[in-house]
Amino acid sequence: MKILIAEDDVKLGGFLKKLFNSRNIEADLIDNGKDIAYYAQNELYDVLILDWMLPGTDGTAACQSLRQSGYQGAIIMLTARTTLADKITGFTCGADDYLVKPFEFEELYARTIALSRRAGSPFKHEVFQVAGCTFDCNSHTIDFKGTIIRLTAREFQIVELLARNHGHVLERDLLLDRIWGSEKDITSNSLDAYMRLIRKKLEKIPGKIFIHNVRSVGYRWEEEDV
Amino acid sequence: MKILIAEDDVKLGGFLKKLFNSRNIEADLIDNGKDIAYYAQNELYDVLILDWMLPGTDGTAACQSLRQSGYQGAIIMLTARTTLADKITGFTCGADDYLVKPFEFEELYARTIALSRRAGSPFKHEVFQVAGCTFDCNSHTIDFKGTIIRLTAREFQIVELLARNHGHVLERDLLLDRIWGSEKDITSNSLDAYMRLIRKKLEKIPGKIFIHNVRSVGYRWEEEDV
DNA sequence: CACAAATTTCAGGTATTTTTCAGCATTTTT
DNA sequence: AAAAATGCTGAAAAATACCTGAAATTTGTG
Repeated sequence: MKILIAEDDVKLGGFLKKLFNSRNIEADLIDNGKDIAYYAQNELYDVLILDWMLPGTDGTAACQSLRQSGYQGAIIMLTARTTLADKITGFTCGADDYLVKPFEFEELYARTIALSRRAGSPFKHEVFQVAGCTFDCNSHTIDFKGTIIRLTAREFQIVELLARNHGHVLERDLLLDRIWGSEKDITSNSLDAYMRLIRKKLEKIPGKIFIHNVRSVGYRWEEEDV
Repeated sequence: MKILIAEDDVKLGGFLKKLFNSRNIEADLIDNGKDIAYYAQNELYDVLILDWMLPGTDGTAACQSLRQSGYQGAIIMLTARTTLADKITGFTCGADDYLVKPFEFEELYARTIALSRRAGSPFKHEVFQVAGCTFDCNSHTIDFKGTIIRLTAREFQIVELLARNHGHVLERDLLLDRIWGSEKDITSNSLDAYMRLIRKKLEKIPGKIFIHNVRSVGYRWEEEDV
């Protein structure tokens, strides 16, 4: 996991960086507002921690312009401002969370973790569970009671999306769009082909069916006995 | 958007519900912890707002058990506890945000919005209820007290139109037009054929008749004992 | 560059859903 | 009472969506 800290108080910044590092979180530190966009676009951060007041461009302005340019990562706003109006401003400029100084590091850490979990960043080294299956996003494997299934990148992408929304039908178009993106023009049949590949691998787990089709709608992940 | 508020202070709960409603957010209100799981599993909420201290099961325990059972919706924890240890506990039991009482509604509202935006799952949870039936527009199923009826796309289209206008007779022409559109030229008998198919499936629910015909006018959805 | 693996397309098959058809039952009109 | 209109029914035909195996293409790697 990697974060960006934009804080002009060098002492506080260094202190935060050190503490995050000690918890195995990489942290880049910058001391002004104008570099935020550059960093955010070139590195994939799980969370941006922005101080409200920064030389160059302040945190709120940076946050707003990032959002306008389509940035979707998680953002926590850090500030001494306590009034309600300020908090509202913080949220409306696109922040996901707002923490008032002085704060304790543990709370910032807890909020950072909570947010990165929720925001689902592309580099999330994570393991999650759905019903009896353990999904490892690093190794692209599913573990069902000791039976390990190795999936390719694409296969895992599809399975992950389905499993994270288990119990709900995901429409064909939604899947196509989420997996391949809107610009790339892919045959709808590719999805069928992948379902075939995935189902075949899942047969390694006998007596269970995971992928269900709802005709003319889409697919749903659900562990069901055959 | 729909939320669930679990708050045993009836006055505060009612107050919050009213305020959320005034911003076009539907809110269900419960005053104890043991019903949370039931509600959360049967209705699809965008955000759960849980008080820490609740009769039955408290908020943290409810939160934890929800997460363990795979619940993925957004959760905000509400509490008077201000110590760091309490906050950490709040986050580690699976909450996405933690707000200390007393708070201002605007901040809760801002955090609710920010969180629902972030948590926003890809599926649209289109579920509605008429009389005893729960209609799931994604999976094309009707749930009557645990009895599940699977309908095809066309069948569901017809049933949905009738059920959403339950108690009113929908004219043949209106149904034909709304289901098949004006351009497609379909035999009026197709509607009869579908009524047959739908009624046959609805027989799975014994002792009830849902679809009534009004001769020379149209059809009406109404739950009636046989 | 060659090789293997992963991704995507293709062409056909199968299953389900949608629609039509032809006949029967019931109600309304003549 | 006969004829006409309306709705119900079961089965068959048509259309659609999905599944499948193999081939073609792309990507990654030494």
